[in-house]
Amino acid sequence: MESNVILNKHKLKRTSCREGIIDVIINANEALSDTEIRERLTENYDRTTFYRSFKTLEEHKILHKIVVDNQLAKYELDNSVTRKKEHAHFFCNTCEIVLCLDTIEIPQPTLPKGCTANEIELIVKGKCNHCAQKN
Amino acid sequence: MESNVILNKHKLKRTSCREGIIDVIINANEALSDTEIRERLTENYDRTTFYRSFKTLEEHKILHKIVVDNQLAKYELDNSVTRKKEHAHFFCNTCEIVLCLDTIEIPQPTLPKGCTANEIELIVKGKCNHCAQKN
DNA sequence: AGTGTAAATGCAACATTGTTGCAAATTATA
DNA sequence: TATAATTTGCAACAATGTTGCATTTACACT
Repeated sequence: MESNVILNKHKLKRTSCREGIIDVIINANEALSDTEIRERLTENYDRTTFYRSFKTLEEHKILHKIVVDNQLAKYELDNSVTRKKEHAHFFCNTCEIVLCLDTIEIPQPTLPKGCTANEIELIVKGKCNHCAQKN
Repeated sequence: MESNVILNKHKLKRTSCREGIIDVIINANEALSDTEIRERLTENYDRTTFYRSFKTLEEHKILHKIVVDNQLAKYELDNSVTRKKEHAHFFCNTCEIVLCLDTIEIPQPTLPKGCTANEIELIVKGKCNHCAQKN
């Protein structure tokens, strides 16, 4: 899975900022916030450029947003890109890492009459292994 | 359940801004964003005052934050205040209303070794009854 | 009820974060 | 390599939240 292949597949121009963002996410084994992604980029891009590239990748569903707290969204490659199925996430309140939880079955919701669902977010918040041991 | 009783119980001064915020939430039958709450206040308070009162209520766990999307948090009275149990939420992507879903069983998570959980957020996103009919 | 003290308020100034318009640079296609 | 379309970086702006400080308010104690 390479950034240029992904961009081509979505008919997006291969710019270094876009490739950089995708590469950072591929190389991380955790979901990252936009700030974290920006910090890990090797080149420095203007705020505007970064936001715009980021937005483009989100709009084309290359990035998938997981909201763990207000003001703190983390991103992973979209399920449509990785072919993974819907899964829950674990969020460490201390170090703010986000991990995928493939073990939890996401329940089929019973909704109020007339409501339709197209997405479910299941987020477990607590302390990760590492932070739990610190006390 | 009255705002002044709630404030007294938490040893907080009963200021009109705090009472106003609590009253707005009590009288609403949906979770509200901070902006929505502010709009429904009868008196007009300085931005600063509102933010500070709001923060105080959150810190004392009188308000409970439900994050449905980055930049859009809605609030309801905390479970410790209402004595309701943990429940899922439904978020309408169109009108952005947030409803409680008492019908869904929240699954017991199996976590990676050493991780501990203290909170679970289950958010179902889709279209509410009202917005689904509009098309 | 009147008074003292701690806390809350409102204002001004500031910080942060994201957005828009536009000229210059870069990408992809012929 | 030339061309067209898109992307970039800059400057200016908008929105939102924060801090310090003087004034006002809440409430506990006479």
